[in-house]
Amino acid sequence: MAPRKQNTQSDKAPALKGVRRSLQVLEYIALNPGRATDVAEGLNVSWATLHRTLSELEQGGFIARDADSNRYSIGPRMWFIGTAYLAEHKMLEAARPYLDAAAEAGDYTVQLVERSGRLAVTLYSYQTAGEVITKSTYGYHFPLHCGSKGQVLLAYSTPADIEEFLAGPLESLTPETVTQPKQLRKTLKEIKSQGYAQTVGDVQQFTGSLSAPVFDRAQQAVGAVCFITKRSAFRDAETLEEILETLLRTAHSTSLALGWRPGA
Amino acid sequence: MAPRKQNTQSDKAPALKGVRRSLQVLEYIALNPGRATDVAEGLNVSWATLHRTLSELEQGGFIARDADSNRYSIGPRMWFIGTAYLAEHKMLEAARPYLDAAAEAGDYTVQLVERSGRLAVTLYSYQTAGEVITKSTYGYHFPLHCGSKGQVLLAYSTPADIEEFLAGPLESLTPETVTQPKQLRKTLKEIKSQGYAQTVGDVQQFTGSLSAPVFDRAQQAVGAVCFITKRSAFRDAETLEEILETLLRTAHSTSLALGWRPGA
DNA sequence: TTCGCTTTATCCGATATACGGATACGCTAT
DNA sequence: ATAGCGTATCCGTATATCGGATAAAGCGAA
Repeated sequence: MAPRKQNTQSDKAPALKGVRRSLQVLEYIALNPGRATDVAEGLNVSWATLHRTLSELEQGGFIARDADSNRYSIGPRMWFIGTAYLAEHKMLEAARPYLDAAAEAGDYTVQLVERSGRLAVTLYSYQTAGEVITKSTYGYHFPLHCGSKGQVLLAYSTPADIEEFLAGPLESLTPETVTQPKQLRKTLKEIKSQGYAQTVGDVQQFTGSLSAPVFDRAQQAVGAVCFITKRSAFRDAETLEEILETLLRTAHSTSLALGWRPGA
Repeated sequence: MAPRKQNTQSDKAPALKGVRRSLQVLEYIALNPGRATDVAEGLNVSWATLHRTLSELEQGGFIARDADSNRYSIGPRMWFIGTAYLAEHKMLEAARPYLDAAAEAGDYTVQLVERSGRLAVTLYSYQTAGEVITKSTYGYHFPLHCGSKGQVLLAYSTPADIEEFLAGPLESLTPETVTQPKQLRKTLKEIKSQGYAQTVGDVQQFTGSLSAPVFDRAQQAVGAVCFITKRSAFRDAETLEEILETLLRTAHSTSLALGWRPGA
C-alpha cells in the first residue's frame, strides 16, 4: 500500500480532530451498531485510535457495549441529549395541536418529519394503536427518495440540492422503491405542482403514505406532515380524498402557526 | 524532565480531553440552551477553547445556533443519533405491544421510562390525543423524586443508591413536590411493599400518575411503566382501581417478555 | 486438549495539535 | 459617543494525541 493516503477531504485547517472523529464514530454506530473492528474499518481509523475513542465514549455512557458480544450501540446519554432537540423545536411545538387533532380524527399514523442530510428524520409519531406499522417509529429514518415524506422534502428543496441528492447512492427498501433519477425527477415535479406526495409500498410493501410540506415564515419548506396507513386504503378513492383533505389542513395550519403567509 | 505521572490506576490520566469536553458541552447545552459565555462559565473552560468546540460542533450540525440571538441549542444530528438508542432497546421492544394496548384501553398518557443518572428519562410516550398533559413528552425528564415514575425507579434500586440520590439536591417542581429525604424514604418503602407508586400534583399540579416497575431476566428493575392522567381522576376510587389493574398488567407482561420470572 | 486466527488491549516515543492569554471586532444600551 | 459585554481570531508553546508495534484474550477447528 502506498504510504501516501489522505488528502481526501478538503481540510484546510486541522481543527479538533478528536472531536470530529468521536462524533463520526457515534453516528456510524447509530447507523450501524456492531463490533469495534467494523467501525475501524468503516471509518478508516487506526485501531489504537478507535479503541481509545470507544473507551472514552463508553465510559461516559454515550455508547453501550454488550459484554458478551462486544458489540457497541448508542447509549442512554445520547438519547437524553437528543431529546433536547425536540424540546426546543419550534416547528414541532407549532404542529403538535394539529397533529393531535389529525391523529384523533383518522385511522392512520401521523408523523412530523424534517430533513437531515440524505435522510427524512421523524420528529414525532402518533401511532395508531393496534396497527401493524412496524417500521415507522423512531430509530427508522429513510433516505429521501423512499416514501412520500422524503419525496416531499426533496421536491421543495433547490434544484441543485435535488441533483446532488440524486447523484448519491439510491438504495431500494422494497421492490417497489423507485431508484431511477429520471423517474424521480418527474415525480418530484409532480409533487411540487400538486402540493403533496403519495407513495405506496416503496418503504414497506403493506403500507402507503401521503405527505404535505410545512413552510416557515421565510416561505421555506422546513418539514412535512405524513400520514401512513395500510395499503388497502389507497384503493378507495373516497377515503383517500378525505385523508388528503385532513393532511393538507394539518400542514397548512402548522405553516400558518410558523408565520407562513399564503402566496409569494 | 516532566514529572512522570502514574499511568496505572485511578489516573487523572489525560485521555481524549477534547472529546470529553465536547460531550460535556453537548450535555450542558441539552440541559441549558443558551449563550456561549454561559456555557464557558458553567463548565469552566477558557473562552477560546469553548469557542473552537462550539464552532466544530455547530459545523457538524450537532448543535444549532440561532443567528439573531447567538443562542445555542441541540442540533438535528444529535436527535438522529439519539433515536438509534431506541432502535436497539430491548425493553422498549418488549413493551411496545402492551403499551399500545394500554393506550388504546384508557384515557391516559402511557409512558415507558428508565433511569439515567439522577433523572427519569422517558423512552416512549403515547399521548392521549386532545389532552392537556403538556410537560409529559420528550425533552422533559424529571429528577427521580418527582413523579411516580421516578419514585418507582428509585424505590427498586439499592439502598446505597437511594441514599446517594437523596444526598444530592432535591428541587421542587410544584408546591406539592416532596423534598424531605425522610419522607421520601418512607414513601419509597411503601412503594416497594405495594408494588407501584402514585403521586398527584408533584410534577404538574393538574395531573397525577401511577407507575409500576419492569424487571428483566436478572430480577433487576430496569424501567417503569407510567400512566398519567388528570388530577380529578384520582378522586374516583373505582376508576383508579381500574387504571391500576391495567398498569400492573402492562408492567407484568413487559417483564415476562424480558425473561423475568415471578418469585425469587 | 492444542493450535491457529481474529479481535481486543496496552505501550511508548515523535510530532503534530490543541490550549489559552492576549487582542481585535461588533453588538446593544445608556 | 462611550462604555460594556459578548464574540471572533491569532500565535508560540507545551502537551496531549497518534499510530505502529506488541501483548493478551477469544473463538473455532482439528
